[in-house]
Amino acid sequence: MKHSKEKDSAIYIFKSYLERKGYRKTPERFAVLNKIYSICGHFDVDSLYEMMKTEKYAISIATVYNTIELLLECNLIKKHQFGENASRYEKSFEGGNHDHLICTDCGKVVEFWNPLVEKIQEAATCSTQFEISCHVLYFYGLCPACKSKKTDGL
Amino acid sequence: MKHSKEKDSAIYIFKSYLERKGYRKTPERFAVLNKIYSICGHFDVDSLYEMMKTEKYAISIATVYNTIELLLECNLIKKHQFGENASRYEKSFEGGNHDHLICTDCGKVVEFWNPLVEKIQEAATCSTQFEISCHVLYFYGLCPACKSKKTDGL
DNA sequence: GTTATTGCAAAATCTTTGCAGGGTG
DNA sequence: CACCCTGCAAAGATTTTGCAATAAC
Repeated sequence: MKHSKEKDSAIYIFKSYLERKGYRKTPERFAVLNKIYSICGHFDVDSLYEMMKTEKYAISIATVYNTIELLLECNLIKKHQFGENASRYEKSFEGGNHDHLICTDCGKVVEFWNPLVEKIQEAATCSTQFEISCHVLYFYGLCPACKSKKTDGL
Repeated sequence: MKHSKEKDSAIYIFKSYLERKGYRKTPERFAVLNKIYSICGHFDVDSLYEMMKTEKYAISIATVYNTIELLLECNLIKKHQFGENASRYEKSFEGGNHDHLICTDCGKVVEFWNPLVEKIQEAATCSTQFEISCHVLYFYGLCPACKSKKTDGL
């Protein structure tokens, strides 16, 4: 069993959240969190469900959805909708607070990071009085490969 | 009949796009574009469909989806997925190139604008070599009303 | 005249819900 | 031991698809 500081702290946060809200600490909920924090990159509900079923853990899809909802509430995961049917998720602290470029042609997703997003967040907080907890920023366009494919075609 | 420079230019862009791709210029396609460019703010496919049916224009939902796809391809509209079931759309040039704050409690959506987004886009273009055509930036958090509701509750 | 596009309805996909049984606090 | 949570299956919602009829080029 590999130890992960990130995962330990996620479990701690989740536990505190459940206690604070008076929710129950069921094994299913921790199994989902545990699985999610062992996944690198994005995943969707169905693949998470299938992985858990395959490995050993019999859990229902309804409980997976339920737990994902809780994890979103305490900001342990982030929800993405890149334009496909199914929502995709990732742990919140995956590789810093990165954002995404999405190729409108082949669907490829590339990550990047830029500190200016936080400046924008400060400005938005100031002007709207929202209490902002997180953000998503997507740039849509053509990846280098699809870009040259188009140019060649002309 | 009200004239709109914005709408005229959208029609021109759409026409050129259809021609360039060898797609057909059907009345349904222009009816959808026309309707969309008369809507202020966000809309979803179903409400667009209902509006067109109510007003006069008999069109099928399949054709609405088809046309929305084309309008996305030529960047005349933007697709949003704020976390509800249905995707929402808006014309691309609606009130400048604004972004959105979304209340995680009541679902309220507020718009704002910040020029730094373009700086980030330049940097992302530079580092990834994507050819970026548009972006969406969402901040999630509590709106002022929900924020004070929470504080009062404690 | 060809063939892309439309409309309809059925299908597919993802997510939510209702309810009975079981486990947590 | 109260009642929250789970699992199951069915229902809901949104979007896609197949096919015959229609209309654009």
